[in-house]
Amino acid sequence: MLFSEKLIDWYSINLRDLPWRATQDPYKIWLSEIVLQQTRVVQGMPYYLQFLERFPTVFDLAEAKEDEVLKLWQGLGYYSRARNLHATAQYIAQEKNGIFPQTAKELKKLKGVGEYTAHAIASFCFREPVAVLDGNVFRVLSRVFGVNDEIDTPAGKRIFKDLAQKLLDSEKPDLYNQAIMEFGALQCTPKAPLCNVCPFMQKCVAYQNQMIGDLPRKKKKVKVKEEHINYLVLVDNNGNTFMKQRTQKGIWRNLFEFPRLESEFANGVSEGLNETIRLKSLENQNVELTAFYPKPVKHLLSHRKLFIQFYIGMVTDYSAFASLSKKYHIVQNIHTFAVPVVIERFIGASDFFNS
DNA sequence: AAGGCGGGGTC
DNA sequence: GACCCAGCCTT
Repeated sequence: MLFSEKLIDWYSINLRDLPWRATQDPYKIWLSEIVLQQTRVVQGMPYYLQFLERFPTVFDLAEAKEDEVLKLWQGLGYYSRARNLHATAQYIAQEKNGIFPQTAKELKKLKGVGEYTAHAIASFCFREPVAVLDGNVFRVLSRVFGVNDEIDTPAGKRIFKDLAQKLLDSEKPDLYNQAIMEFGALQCTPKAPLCNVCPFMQKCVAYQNQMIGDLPRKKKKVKVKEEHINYLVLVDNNGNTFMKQRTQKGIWRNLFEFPRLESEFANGVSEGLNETIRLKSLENQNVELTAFYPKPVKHLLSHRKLFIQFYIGMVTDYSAFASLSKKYHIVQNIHTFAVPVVIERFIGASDFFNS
């Protein structure tokens, strides 16, 4: 029995009922694939449903402001996905009359659509015989066929790409691609795979050689950089505060944040300072700042370890902060702005913005 | 070829 | 703490 046949048999019994599997609409498939990049199904699901509810068609998404798209994306991470999603929606709506490309080659030209996503859309929507290659597929192929090439190098990727394409059922590329990813997600999991009930138990090279824990192989390990951030939260009794959009390239681009003490005052506060301080240089207002948390919040990202403290300064008259007002928005309803999760949690924990 | 880019789950 | 998740983009 062919690998693809056995795989599809397994899938027909074990598949999950996921909303994007009930359609071949390129808009919905495309949306689901962008949402699910480097994201677990359970985490992406509510975002997918909310985006479809707010933006039923690509035209609705195209007409929205990017800020609203980012707000709806808030908490999902990798925010370039949201910016590219919006840009591509505008391109499809305005330049292509709302019609998505129908081949993998053309799909890949869209912003935010790489080889994986192009193959996924092309196979699911148009049955083009192109194999997907994602984290699940790398894992399944490396184990079943004993491929120990590194999955994060161009040379290794080429090996897997060729093998994946060779195994693909060209008559049912949609079903096959769904099946192999589902198999990786539910059966051939990274830790504690269900080998004792696996249909490939007999032929699986990794299982027969007790190499399950060694495959797939990877080369690089991400380096985690530490960073200390001190936010200046000047707030009045009505919950007004200063914020600025991060327009530079890099982390949290186009999201909003509070002024950073370091950027406003050369001699700001020391890292993790935990006491009441006075900043007499602050527009001559002599505002008293108090650390909100007893110690800085640790916020972990894949590539960074952030230590963040929020300094609260109660003010009565915003008009007194002239120079700050030039660089920062006076935010009256903070809940409408897209912010990083660590700031959202602070907002929820404080009383200043939840009257 | 290497590094940047989020946040959350699991062991 | 280490690894992973329906990856993509820039340098």
